[in-house]
Amino acid sequence: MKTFNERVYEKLKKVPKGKVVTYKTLAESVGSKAYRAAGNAMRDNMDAPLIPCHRVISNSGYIGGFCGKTKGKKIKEKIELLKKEGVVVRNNKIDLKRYLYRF
DNA sequence: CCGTTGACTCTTT
DNA sequence: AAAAGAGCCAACG
Repeated sequence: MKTFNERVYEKLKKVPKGKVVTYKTLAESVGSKAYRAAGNAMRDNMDAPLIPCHRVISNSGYIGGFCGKTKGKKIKEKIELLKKEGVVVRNNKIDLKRYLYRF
């Protein structure tokens, strides 16, 4: 039995470019409502480059604090990258209704 | 087994 | 609209 976060990783990898997913959707996709556990998996992020953590956002559309150990403010740069992928970011927020990917 | 933690979400103030 | 509190789940010690 793989751990919860393993499943989350798989789902996350399934997310195409230009799309984003909320922790909620992600957790529910794996069959659980452990929104926090999903985030926990990202925080550990053992699959760092393999997992597009920057595509995972909060349900409010605001970027969490993924990558960079949450200490640096490089989050902005991630947003820039996201915009490059095709996601329109306004004021550090993402339009969930437009770019929220559903499994 | 119990208690703490965490990159969350929802409801109320 | 923004802030605070309560709730839920999984992993770790």
